[in-house]
Amino acid sequence: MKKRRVLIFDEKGLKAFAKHLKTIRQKKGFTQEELAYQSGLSLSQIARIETFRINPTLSTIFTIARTLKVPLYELFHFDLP
Amino acid sequence: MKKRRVLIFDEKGLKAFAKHLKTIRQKKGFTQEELAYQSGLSLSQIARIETFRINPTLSTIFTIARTLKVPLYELFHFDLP
DNA sequence: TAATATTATAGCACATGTGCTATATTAAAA
DNA sequence: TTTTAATATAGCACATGTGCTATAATATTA
Repeated sequence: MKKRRVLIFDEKGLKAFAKHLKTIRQKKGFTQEELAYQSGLSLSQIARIETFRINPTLSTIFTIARTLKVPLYELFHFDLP
Repeated sequence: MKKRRVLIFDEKGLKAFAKHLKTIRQKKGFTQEELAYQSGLSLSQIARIETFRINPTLSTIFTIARTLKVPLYELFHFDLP
């Protein structure tokens, strides 16, 4: 009987992050499409992040932060459940 | 001729994050092993992150932050190159 | 309303993150 | 030094992130 490997998918943390990101993106006046285009990321990826259906990598988030011109400490300034 | 898909690997950003994380871990008095054990992550994963050989996911970082009891905005309080 | 813009879903292929295990390298202590 | 603790590296299997393309659903505006 083999032990099943389980990867982390932090639903609550990702959801909190998603909401915060969406708020900031809108405050900065970006549509998902504009953010995608200017960052070089795909639109589907932006949407997947904001609907917390995936667990994005740091590089992806760094790229978004640069495009939105928001410092990381602000992008991560929300309460982790 | 098919266009080659290239994923992002933000070497400089990941390196800056890695250094900052290592500093905080040590300041909190954790060895990699302790951090791995208490967080439930694998030791190899902790090492790979600190040597910026991988591009970790948000869930992994959230788990580390909780274990170290460090707020996200502090874990991400460094300058993104 | 209808037309348009924006956001959300879906499926495929490929790249890679992660756990696991083992070993090697480096640092610290005796 | 030698021993021991701490980090780093390696390879495999499996899960999943990402780009791409297309379509659906929802919100906004005319």
